[in-house]
Amino acid sequence: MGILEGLNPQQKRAVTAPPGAVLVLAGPGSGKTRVLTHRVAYLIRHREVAPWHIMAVTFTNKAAREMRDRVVELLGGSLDGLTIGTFHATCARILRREADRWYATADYVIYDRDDQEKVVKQALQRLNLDDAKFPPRMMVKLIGRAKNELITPQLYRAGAYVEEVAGRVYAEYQALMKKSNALDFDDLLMQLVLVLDAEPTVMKKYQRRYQHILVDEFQDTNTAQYALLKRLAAEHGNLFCVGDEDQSIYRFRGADWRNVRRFREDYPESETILLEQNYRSTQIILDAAQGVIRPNPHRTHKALFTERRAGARITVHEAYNEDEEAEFVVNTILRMIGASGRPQRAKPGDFAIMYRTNAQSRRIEEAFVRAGMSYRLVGATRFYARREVRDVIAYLRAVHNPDDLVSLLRIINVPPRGIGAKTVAALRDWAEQAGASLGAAIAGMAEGSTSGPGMPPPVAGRASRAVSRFADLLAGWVARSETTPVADLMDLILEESGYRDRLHDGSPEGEERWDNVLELRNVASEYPETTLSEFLEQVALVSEVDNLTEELTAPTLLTLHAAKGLEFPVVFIVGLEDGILPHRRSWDDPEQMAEERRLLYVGITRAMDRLYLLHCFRRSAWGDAELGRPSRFLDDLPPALIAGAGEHLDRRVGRRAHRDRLLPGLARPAQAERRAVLAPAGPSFETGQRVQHSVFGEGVVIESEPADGDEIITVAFEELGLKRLLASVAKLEAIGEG
DNA sequence: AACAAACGGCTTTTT
DNA sequence: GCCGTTTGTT
Repeated sequence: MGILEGLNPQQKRAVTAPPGAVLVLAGPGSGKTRVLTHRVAYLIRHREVAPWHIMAVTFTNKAAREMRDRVVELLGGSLDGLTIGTFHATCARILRREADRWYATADYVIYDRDDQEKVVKQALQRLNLDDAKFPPRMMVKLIGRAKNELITPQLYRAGAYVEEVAGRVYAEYQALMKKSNALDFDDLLMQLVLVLDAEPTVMKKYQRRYQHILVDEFQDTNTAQYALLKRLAAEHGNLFCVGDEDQSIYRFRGADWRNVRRFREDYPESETILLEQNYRSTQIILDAAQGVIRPNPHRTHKALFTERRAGARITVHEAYNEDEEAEFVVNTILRMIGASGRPQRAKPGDFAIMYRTNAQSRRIEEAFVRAGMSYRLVGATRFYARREVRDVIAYLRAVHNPDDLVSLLRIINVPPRGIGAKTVAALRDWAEQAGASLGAAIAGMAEGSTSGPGMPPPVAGRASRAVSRFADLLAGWVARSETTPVADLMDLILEESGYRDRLHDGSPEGEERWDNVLELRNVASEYPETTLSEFLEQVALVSEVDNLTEELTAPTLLTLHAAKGLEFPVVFIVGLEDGILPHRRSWDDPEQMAEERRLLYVGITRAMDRLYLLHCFRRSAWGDAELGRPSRFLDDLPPALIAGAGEHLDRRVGRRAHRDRLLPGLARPAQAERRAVLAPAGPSFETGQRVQHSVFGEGVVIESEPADGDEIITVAFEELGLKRLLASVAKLEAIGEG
């Protein structure tokens, strides 16, 4: 009976609900995922369902991994055949298995948005359309939107002129994808639905296999995903969906929280269960969150409650600008970590700083660096988006799938090997005429090859020799790719292609890039058994957020989107200004504004004990400073929940007061003052003084300059070289004369 | 063909 | 204020 232990009555009811359609609408921190995992365990243990017959889908790999671990923990032992994974990974695997039913082969590659744009550019070129007039980004967006709605190029109907063009580009794009043996993210879903519809035997096969389907974060499903679920569940109707309409924040990728309503219409017999008890936050934080979300229309009201005490009130703070905002965050963290004597004092890993856009992370990072404090950044300049990483992956893809045009074009002359634009164009024409892919045509030019188009290559002399050399290289890698572990194959490619020497040019940037390449190699060497195909799939479908390590030893910086599903004792949300949150791109669309509100709701409900909401008086955008207007969402916080009431009791007044301040001649009023409060005169350091820093180790003070009532010192550390630190913040200890 | 310098567009959010 | 692309130079 261990499976039902420790569950509250609502949770128990959800876990043990009879098979059939079940909708669990759950508030934040209510143990949603717990209910899902216990349900899986319950089906296996008490309903005697074979693990083989269960499919549980989520949106992130992290959630999937957690779920699997917890099911294993509940039941003990391995659960062979249990399918737990993300929508995309699950679809990718089925498509690979059924590849012969459908246009691609099992070797297909997955294109991300960057690759998609390149394909669109190709398509525009072939259609003689100007890519300045029809921005590839927009085309990608329109194509993606169509795919999320299961609209094929044949079904695509235009309303506006751009869409008419988009329709043609879409058709050409799809033809190119097919030629390249490539699928984009949206294809993974749409193509699978198309296969199921076109092949009744395949449909039957998976309907029989997956007798019970469970979905987490159901509010984030798009039309294609919902269609897939409906098809798989069509025979038995065992569809168990868990979600929270108020946490739907992925509209931009087609998510439609109205699927929750559709579900109720499609399964009128379904049972709806609410989970309203929150196990995470204080009542004050919950009340604040509800204040923010309440104005949204069409919600299923949930009365969130907790058995925790009211807790500390929320701090709303106006900083002068981004730097002061960041400093407020860092200083507050340092204060809370340093506050000795308290029963439980905060640990660095207890803190999270959340923002609307990745661009906002930089100023916060800088403040942490100034303070000599380490931090953990999620996302931002994404590892897999770095040029060198993409280059190496392109090499691997080109080896794996010779038809992958985007990858081939990326590496054909990187590092420079004498195959210029003209040569490439000639080769492409040649391949086109012979009805072969560029990769196949080039392969025909390798030494001793008998394949290739039955025509002489269109290039001669130096260019011809260069292409042949490249073809030989490729052929050599392809020959070894079947039997060589991925990491070794990478070594071979890096060496023989000259890519390693190119990065290793002695410059610090080169070193950094090389480190990134090595990191990618590490990923590969961690799983020596992984095939090239599996490795490439993993690289395409696993995001960095998924790689978040569990043990937290430093404050976490992340976007509000990335924060979903996580919790932290202390949360700072920065940049709460109109134009940022809500983002200015959302102003003209009520649906989008509702989503911005949900985004803030998600952020607030990540906090367990303490919540800080920050906004700036001035914010610089692309260089010049603008005046920030406090976010309209702040108006919806019940004033009684806000600490230091005077300043922010009535936000309307606050906003009017703010407008009154928009007068000329306004010099930085609060800055010096605030520094004085936040940074009381610290110890002062002299040149030559030896110091000890908690993170950087030992060093010698090189320079000291006063700054706004504080002191900026430059220290030469033995290990790390020169660092500039703010004396009041840096936690330096003098250790005798040097 | 390879590099340096100027230019322009851009910021939501992610599988 | 950054990044990638285009343009000009050798």
